[in-house]
Parts: sequence; C-alpha cells; structure tokens
Amino acid sequence: MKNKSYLVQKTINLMLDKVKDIAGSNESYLSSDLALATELDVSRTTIRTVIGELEEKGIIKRDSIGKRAVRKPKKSDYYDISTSSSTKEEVIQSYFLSLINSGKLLPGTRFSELELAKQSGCNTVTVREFLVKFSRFGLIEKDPRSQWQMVKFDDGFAEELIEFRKVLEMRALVKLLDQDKDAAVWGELEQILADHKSVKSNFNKRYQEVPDLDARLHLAIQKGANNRFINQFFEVVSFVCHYHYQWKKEGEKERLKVALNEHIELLTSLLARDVAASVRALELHLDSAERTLMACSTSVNNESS
Amino acid sequence: MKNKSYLVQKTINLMLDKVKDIAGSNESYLSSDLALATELDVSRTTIRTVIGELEEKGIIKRDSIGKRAVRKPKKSDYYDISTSSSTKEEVIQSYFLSLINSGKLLPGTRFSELELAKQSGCNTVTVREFLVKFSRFGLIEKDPRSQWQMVKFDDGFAEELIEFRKVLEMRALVKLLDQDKDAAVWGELEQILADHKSVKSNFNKRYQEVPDLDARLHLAIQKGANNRFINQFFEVVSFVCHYHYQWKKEGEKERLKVALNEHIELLTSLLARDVAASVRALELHLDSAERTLMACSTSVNNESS
DNA sequence: TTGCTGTGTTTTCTTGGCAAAATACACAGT
DNA sequence: ACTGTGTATTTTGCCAAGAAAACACAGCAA
Repeated sequence: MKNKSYLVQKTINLMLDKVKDIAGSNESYLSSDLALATELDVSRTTIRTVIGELEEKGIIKRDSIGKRAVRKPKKSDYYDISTSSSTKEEVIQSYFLSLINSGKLLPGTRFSELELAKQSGCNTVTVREFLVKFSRFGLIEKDPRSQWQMVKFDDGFAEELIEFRKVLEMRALVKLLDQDKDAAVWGELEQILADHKSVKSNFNKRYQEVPDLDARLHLAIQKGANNRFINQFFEVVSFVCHYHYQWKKEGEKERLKVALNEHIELLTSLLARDVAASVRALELHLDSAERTLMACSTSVNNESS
Repeated sequence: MKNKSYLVQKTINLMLDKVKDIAGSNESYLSSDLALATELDVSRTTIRTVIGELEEKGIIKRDSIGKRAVRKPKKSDYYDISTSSSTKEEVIQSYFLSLINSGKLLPGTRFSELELAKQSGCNTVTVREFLVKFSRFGLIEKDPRSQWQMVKFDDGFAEELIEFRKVLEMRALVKLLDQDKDAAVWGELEQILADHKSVKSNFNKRYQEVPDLDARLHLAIQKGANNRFINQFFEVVSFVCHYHYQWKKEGEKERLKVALNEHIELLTSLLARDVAASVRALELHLDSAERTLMACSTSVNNESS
C-alpha cells in the first residue's frame, strides 16, 4: 500500500465524514466532483484520487448515476494525521519557533539553513523559503553568501520600536473611541476588563496569564483602526516585542503587576469613553513597555559579550 | 580557459585596482589574505582564487614574504562585468520589475512561477524565492498549491493605505521640524525646493520629472523620523503607491501640476519652520494623493471586469 | 444549452546533487 | 601568544527532475 500524501489523507478523512452522513439514507449519492472540490477547498484531481481510494476500499462505488456511498466508514478507514508530517512549511515553522521560544536563538546568534534542514527533516529549499518569509518580522537577516543571524540590539532599537508602535496604536485608539456605542468591541473590552480583575484578585497564582491578557487587549485596540496596514504591522511589532521579552526573567512578576494595573486603568478610561484619559493611560503603558524592552536588550547584550 | 564566476570576476577587477596602486612602488606587497577579504567583503577563499588567477597571469607572485605585485595590470586584464549576468536573484528581480513597470501585471492578474522562470532564464526555485521576498510589499499573494496573483483593489485599499502613510509621515514631519537648524536635512530640502522651482518654470517640458521630485521629498521627510521601522514601512508604502499610479495616464499632467504646487507649499513651510503650516500642507498633499489613488483603483477595476 | 466526467496538460512542491564560496582547523614563523 | 598561510569541512546558490496537485478541454448526457 502506497503512502498517501498529507493532502490526500486529510481530504479522505473529510470525505469519510460526508459519506457517514449519507450512507444508508435514501439519498446516498455524493454531489459532483466539482462541488466537492470547491467545498473541501482542493482541486478536482485530488477529489478524484480520494474517490478512487474509497472505491478501492469498497466504501464508495461509481455507477452511471454518480458516486454512491456503499457502506458506512469504520474507524480504521480514517487516517491518523495528528502525528503525520503535514506540510513541510509547518514542520520547519514550528521547529524554528520552538528554537526561538526555548531561547536557543539569542540576538546575534548565527545559524545555517543546512543545520535547520537536517534537524527538522526538511530540505534546504524549504527552510530557506520559510526564513525569507519569516524575515519580514525583522528578527533575522542575512547577507548574500553568508549565514543568517538573529538581529542584534543596539541603543535605538527599543526606542524606535516603541515609537513606531505608539504612533500606530494611538491612531487605532482614537479611531476606536470614535466607534458606535453598540459596536461589538465594547462588549469585548468589558470582558477583557473582567478577566483582568479576576486575575488581579488572585495575582500570585495567575500572573502568568498577564501576557495573554496583554495580547488580547492590544489586539482589540488595534482592530479598532480598521486598517489592514496598521493591523499587519501591528502583528509584526507584537511578535518582535514578545520575542525580546523572554529573556530577563527576574523582576518579571513585578513588571506584570504594573502592566496589569496599567491595563485596568486604560480599559476603564476606554469604557468611560474618556479620550484624554485613554490616551494618557496608553502612553503610560507604552512607556513602561519601552523600559522593559530596554532592560531586556541590555541584559542580553551583556550576556553575549 | 575556464569561465570565472561573477563574484570572482568582480573581485579580480577590484584587486587589479589595488595592484595598480602599489605595483612599482617600494612597498609592492599586498596585505594579508584576511585583510583583503574583509576589505573587499568576500571570503578568504575567494581572495585566494583571485590571487591564484593573477598569479597565473603573471601579475602577482607569492613568495616567502607575501604577495608581491610584479607588473601593472593592463586594460585587457580586467573583466567586462557590465554585460555579465550577475546573481540570478538580480536577474529575476529586474525582469519582474520590468513586467510591473510596463503594465503587464495589473491587479488581479495571475501568473505562474514556471512562466517567469522560463522567460527570465532562471530556475523555478530562484523565482519562487524572489517572489516570497517580494511579497512583503503586499502587492502579490498566493495560496498553497495555486498560482500567484497581483492583489486586487477593493474599496478600502486606497483609503487605508493613505491613512497609514499619513500617520507615519506626520510623525516624521514633526520630528524633522524638531531637528537642529544646522542639520544636513535643511540644505537638502533647500536643494529640493530649488529643483521644484526649476521644473515649474519649464513645466510643459519637464513635468515628467515630478515623480522623482516627489520621491526625493518624501524620502527626505521620512528620514527625518530617524526610526528604522518607520523607514522600512515607508519604503513599502512608496513602492505600492508608485505601482498603483502607473495606470490612469489621462489627466496625469494636471495632477502632477497640482502635486508640484503642493510640494512647493510644503517645502516653503518646512524651511520657514512653521509647524502648523507644514502639517496643513502635508495633509492637503496626502489628501490629493488619496484622490489620485482612488481614481487609479476604480479605473483599473472597471477595466478588468 | 448546461452540467458532469474522462483525459491530457501545466504548475507547484519536494528532493538530491554539484560547483562555488564561506568557514573552521592545523600548523608554521615571528 | 599572535598573525598569516595552507588545507579540510561546511554551507550557500543554483539546477534538473519526478511526484503530486491544479487546471484546461473535449465529449457526453439530460
């Protein structure tokens, strides 16, 4: 039995679900190839190989009328794709991100495509392609004919990054405050505020949740801008900040406490529709974010020298 | 005689220049391999193959002391690299940009990697890699297993793009105005203003130069921000605007006239250090840029439907 | 006509491999 | 110890080719 590709396996599973629904009923014919293709978001070619497979297994039969579901699929007919490799791009992506998150790639570190390829089980072309894509975050860079490296900090980095973020987020904030009273955001913000309070009431046990809250809050604000470009670059900025925060664990709890309170202040002002207070609160919050980032950067630079 | 690679040819030429300077003088030894490598920005391996070449040609001789320049290089020793292919990435890049600039790739157009590869003489892998890199401009996009396509306009596109640009450029403007009176920018801006006036005085013949002036002006402002992130995204935005301006040729001359005058207004306010007036002028200018962009977008969308 | 299927063609995706270049190592001379 | 050179190893840049999937077209049936 030949190995099926990931795409085919996944599609077979989806198709089996459909077969299960109709098999035995009085309307036991599947819809047309094209309809299935559109629905499952693959080409008709793929649908046909899938149908071919299921036909071999005796689950489906093509006749003059169409594709009839012969029997209900068994558990064993399904493919286990949880362990399966999925796309190569996903493989290398999750591998690379795990390296980043485990702190194996500090600023200034150099690494080779070949090494990543070997360790992740991908080809160098795949790896390269992924790295090029990833480089839009500005965390890695590469000169021709030489290796990649994690970008180094320098004095201006934190300052400039936060300035950039501030400019965009302020704009988003203003536009957010301009929205209708019954827009969906407000409900969301209230929920976020509630969650903040809940975490605060049990801070010592739940302070690890603050980064998540942070992400949710900033995402909500940013969506308020209703601008695809702002959103896009916001994504980049968030990622970069998160990457840099991960060193410098000491004092983290204290920092998170400060952030939590700043968030609550900001959320309260927002929900009160107080423009001036919101702007002030956001400014304060971003300023302390800058200090944190600065602290991280100096700590890493000292370490590596 | 084997073909030398582009890099080696280029490096040989640079090395010949160095040899020319020292040959015949009383200090006719070249510096160490490593020093040369660092200076010419290639690896020592490349330096050594270059030295090897020049040794064969009798220009350089290695002895126990080092690498001695034996004779001055002749014209014929140099390689002609102007026609040479350079890197494949440059090849595909210039080919692709030429397609864009000649208007063969309108929004919504789909195109295949294979086709580009054939026509540019590159491999599909190289093409793919370039396109991935290029996609950071947001002008092209691609779903897995399907072709690339130029992104389509929609209603919000122009509006959101200009809003984004405005936010960033306003920030840059403010920081620019905050700079020292004797900073280099001011001289540059004066030069730009002078060039504007010169073009204006002979507008009918020279109106084609306005886009260049536009680029120079906005670049100068943007550099004023002194922020790598702002600069980076500014680059993206400029490129995108430029791309979209190229359709809709009718009325162009009139639009350029308006732009020219807006530029002069802005430059004058800037040089007078009048913050309020500068902001107002920039706002006006960007608003008319938005109108232009809108006009372009609707014109293209109608065409393609 | 219109929609569906069978079939053939094109394109993307992935791999392995080779030449060129970068990098690491070892040793010699000062 | 340090710098520079010769040598070996690793890595990048590029390609050609095959498998998988998307796409295009012709014929058929209602």
